[in-house]
Amino acid sequence: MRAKKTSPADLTVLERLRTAGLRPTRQRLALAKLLFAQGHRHVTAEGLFNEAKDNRVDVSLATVYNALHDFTEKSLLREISIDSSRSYFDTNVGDHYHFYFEQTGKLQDIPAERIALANLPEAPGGATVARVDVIIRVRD
Amino acid sequence: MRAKKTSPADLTVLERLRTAGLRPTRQRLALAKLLFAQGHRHVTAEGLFNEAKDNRVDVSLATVYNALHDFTEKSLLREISIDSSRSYFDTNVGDHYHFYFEQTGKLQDIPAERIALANLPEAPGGATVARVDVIIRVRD
DNA sequence: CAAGCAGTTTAGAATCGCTCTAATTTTATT
DNA sequence: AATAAAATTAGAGCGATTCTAAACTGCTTG
Repeated sequence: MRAKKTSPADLTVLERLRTAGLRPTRQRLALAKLLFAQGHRHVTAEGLFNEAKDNRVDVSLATVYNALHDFTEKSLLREISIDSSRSYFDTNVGDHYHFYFEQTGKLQDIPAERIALANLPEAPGGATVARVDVIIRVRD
Repeated sequence: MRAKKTSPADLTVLERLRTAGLRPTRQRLALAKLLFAQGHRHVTAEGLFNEAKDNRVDVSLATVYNALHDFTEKSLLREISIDSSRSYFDTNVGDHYHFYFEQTGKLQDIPAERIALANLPEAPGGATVARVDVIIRVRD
C-alpha cells in the first residue's frame, strides 16, 4: 500500500539526500529526482540544467554545479574526466569502466567484471589508490 | 648577430620535426628541445610556456598551444585528460598507463607490462578502439 | 511555533584554460 | 630575390566553471 501524495521515488530520493548528510532542499530534490529516477546516466552540468528547464524545475546554473559537486563529494555521483572541455557525472558509483565514443561524446558503462585488471602496481611512496579509471576510446 | 650555433642535439630535434613533416621553425625547435632533450615528461601548456620564458625562449602562448597540438597530431606527444581543468602532454607516446597524484597534480608513467588488461570487451557497434587509458588516482 | 543561524540559492561578474582572428613574419621553393 | 604557403603573434573572444555577496530556507532550540 503506497501513499498517493508522495511517490515512493520521492521518498527514496529524500532518504538518499538525508543519508548522505545533504539538506533536502527543493532544488536538490528536483535535481536528484532527474538524476536518479531512471537507470544510470552520464550527464554534464549544462545538460542537467537544460533538462531541469524542460521540466519546469527552476534552478540556477550555479546551483546545478553546486549540487553536482555536493553529490559527488557524498559519493552519490562520480565525476569523469574524458575531455578537457567538459566534465561528466555518472550516477553509477559502483566499480566499472567506460567506453567513450569520440565522435558523439557519449559514454557507455563497462561492468567491472568485463575487464580483468591484474598485477596492478602498488601506489608509490605509501600513497593509497583512490580509484582506477579505465576509458576505452573508440571511433567508427 | 645570429642566434646560436647548431649543436648535435639540435640536429636530432630538427630531424624529428622534419621527419614528422613539421617545419623546423625557431619556436618549434626551441620547444622541442625543452620537451625532448631529457627523459620523458608530462607538461601542461602553461608549464611549457613558463619554462620557455625561464630559458629566454621568446614564444607566445598561442604558439605553445599550436606546437603542442601539432606535435600531438604527428604523434610526437600524447595528450592526457586527467582533470577537466587542464590538459597534460606526455612525451612518452608508447603504450603505457599513469599514476595521478591528486594533491600535487603530477603524473607518473606505468609501463604497459606492469598491468595486465585482459578480456577487453569489443567496441560496440563495429567501432574501433582508438586507445585505452588507465589512470590510477592516488593520494597520500 | 517563532527566532536565529548555518547552510543554500542566486544573478551576474569574474576567471581560467584555451582558441580564434587577422595582420605580420618566416620558411621553402622558384 | 620573388613568391607562395605556413607559422607566429597579440590580443580579442569564448565556453565552461567558479566566485561573490546578498537574499532565502530548512532545521534546531527555547
